[in-house]
Amino acid sequence: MNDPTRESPLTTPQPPPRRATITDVAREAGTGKTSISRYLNGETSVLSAELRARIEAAIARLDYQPNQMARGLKRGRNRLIGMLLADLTNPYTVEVLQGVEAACHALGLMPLICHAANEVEMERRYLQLLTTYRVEGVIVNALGVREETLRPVGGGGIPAVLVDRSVDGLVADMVGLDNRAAAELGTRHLLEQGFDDIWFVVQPFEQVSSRQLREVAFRDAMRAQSAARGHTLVLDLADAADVERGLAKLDRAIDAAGGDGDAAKATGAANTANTANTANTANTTNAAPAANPCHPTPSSRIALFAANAPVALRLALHLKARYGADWQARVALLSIDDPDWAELAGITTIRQPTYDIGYRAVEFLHERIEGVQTTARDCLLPGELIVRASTSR
Amino acid sequence: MNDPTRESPLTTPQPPPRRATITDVAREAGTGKTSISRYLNGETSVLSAELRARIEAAIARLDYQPNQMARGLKRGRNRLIGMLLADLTNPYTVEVLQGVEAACHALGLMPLICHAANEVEMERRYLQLLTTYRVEGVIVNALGVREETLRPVGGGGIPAVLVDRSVDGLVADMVGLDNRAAAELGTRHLLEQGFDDIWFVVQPFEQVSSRQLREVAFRDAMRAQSAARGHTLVLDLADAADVERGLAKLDRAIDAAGGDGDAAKATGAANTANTANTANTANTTNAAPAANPCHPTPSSRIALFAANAPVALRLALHLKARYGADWQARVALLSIDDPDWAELAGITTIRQPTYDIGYRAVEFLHERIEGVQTTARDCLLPGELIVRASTSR
DNA sequence: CTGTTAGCGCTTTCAG
DNA sequence: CTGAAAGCGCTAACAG
Repeated sequence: MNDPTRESPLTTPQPPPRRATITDVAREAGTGKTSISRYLNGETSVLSAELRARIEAAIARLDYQPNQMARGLKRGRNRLIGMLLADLTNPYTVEVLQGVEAACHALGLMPLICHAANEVEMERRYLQLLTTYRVEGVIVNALGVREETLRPVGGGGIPAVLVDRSVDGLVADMVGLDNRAAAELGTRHLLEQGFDDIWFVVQPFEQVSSRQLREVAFRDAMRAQSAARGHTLVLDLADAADVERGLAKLDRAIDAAGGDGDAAKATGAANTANTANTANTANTTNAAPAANPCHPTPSSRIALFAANAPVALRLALHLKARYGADWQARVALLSIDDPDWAELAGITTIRQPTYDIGYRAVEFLHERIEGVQTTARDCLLPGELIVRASTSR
Repeated sequence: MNDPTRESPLTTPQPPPRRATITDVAREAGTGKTSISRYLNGETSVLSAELRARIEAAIARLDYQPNQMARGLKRGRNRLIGMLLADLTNPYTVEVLQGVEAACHALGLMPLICHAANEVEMERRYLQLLTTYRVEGVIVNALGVREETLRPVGGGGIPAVLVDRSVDGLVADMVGLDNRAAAELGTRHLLEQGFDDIWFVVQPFEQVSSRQLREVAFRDAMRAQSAARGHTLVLDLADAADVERGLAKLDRAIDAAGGDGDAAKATGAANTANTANTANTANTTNAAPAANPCHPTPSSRIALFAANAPVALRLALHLKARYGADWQARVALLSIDDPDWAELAGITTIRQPTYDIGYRAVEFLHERIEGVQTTARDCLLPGELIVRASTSR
């Protein structure tokens, strides 16, 4: 059932054909390898028109294509760069990739894309593998690298530029969102819209600098507006039980904030949903409003600020399950990252200049590969607030 | 503004350090290169324990890592395979990629991922580039390849396996969704739910076999149920004007199908939305119900069947814009592909076994690389219907 | 302008 | 068991 393999008509077997080599071409053109090499490398001015023509013909006749590996071996550079991705599942990553590809294309580089799938161990292995292929540099959307194989600016190892996140103790070029400004932008927007009870929801900080920066900036921005209350909720999306617990906490806050009187119905829904999952359900049950001194005025307006798209999606799914299709009437949601479904769901977002981030990263790396010796650079690009229904009425 | 580049403290310049070579290791271990090579290749039984120990030590001391390029050059195989992707923006692609990566990992292959971004020209270039790097095989999620560089089973060129779509006149292994079964599954579901006016919406067929297969299967399935009417709408997502036109057509059908009496309001909304765009607006204006003989009974129940996720998203966005948040009360929507937002939007889907598709593709390719000579295989995996609110009530 | 000669880092006969 | 030598396909001096 997992392998409905069918057969279709056969063709005659045939050994893998040997590709023509530079020697073949030389023979075919009645000349030496050197001339071929020169032709290949565009030292065109140094070749008689006649010879050039013969070479051209020979190449065409043999359908010759120079072997990059061999060239790389000799030259010491193979035009390969590594692109280490933490999570391809995050639309952010794919978008950055587009920029990376465009830049590589423009600079004659070939990106070797590696997907660590959020596993530090994979990341380590891939980094290892990349050096084994002698990539000339790496762009790292790091998970938890503390690698010696990477080259701090001016140090040994292989040139690296960081994307989105910096790595503790690794002095390297880095390009990403201006997290502080972005978080401020979002917070201010929420405040301006009159929300006075804001929850910043973020994945475990771990080594991920951007998460930390966003959270700190959020807290700072909240402090400015003393009338409003700010909270931080850490949600480990990889841990169902933890998510459960966190969402329950959120539910309590939302219920406490009050709103239209159908709290009873909502609570009922939550119970059905939760019982199916973990033992933590107990926590969730007492979702009655105002039971907690932390959430005083039943009239406060509550908003959720997701640190990135994966978090936002998780939140939206939960809210919809708990409060129904009309959940946005109950809670506001704003997210950093602007996934394609944000428009459909009508969620306010802060869009990152993803393409530019990727493009810039490659440019930096290219410079380093070419030997640029400047001090480490940080390129912080601004995010753009896209207001949608979820935070405005 | 596009380059807020900042500087940070400097470290002492330093030339890119030479990596240790096999010769270095040999010297360090006081032996010949041959033994090192043997050690590297696990011909462990042929080495005295003593020598092996010395080699181990030397390798560790020098932090030696064999150069894959050089090995590849000598051996004639570099463990690289190409992965040619039509559109990374499509979640389907990313999911397939996960399977590919897992399989590569398991088989000791390294995937070179290339993104053609829906441009046939890019595809051609990348294919060229891949052969230049002497990849041992390619997995192709084709756009419009008619390449001679690819090896038809039993022919010359480089071994290839197709994913999702077959290529005209290229006899090769292929793995993908069982499109016929999937389209039938969807159509039958819609029919069972009582929809009797079904629109299959698909991107231009071009070379993409899966689109064709799905559409044909849809028509066949509709024919079985003579009471219902089936239509096919081709929507070129890359062409705004074409999309406009297609959606207008859809709007007319939907309005004709009738439903709750707020057609006036809906039409108004459509006009506002459209005028901003193209000259084609004229078509859209006369959205009055029953103006068209094709859509007779105002009481018919209409459903949209999207051929894939990108189409579904486009449709959903439009419907929401035109009929408001409650659009699902007006039209049913079902889609092949199960993107993450489907759950949030409550859209019924047919989920493809993407991971398995990717995994299987690599397995096929690996077999070909290892010289398997069987006739071309088709591996058609079944889709799974996931019923959500959009088609049930 | 053009060809000869060494290797790049590694594997692989083929003799010790 | 171990090592010397000959290349893999290509580039880069270094002569002609």
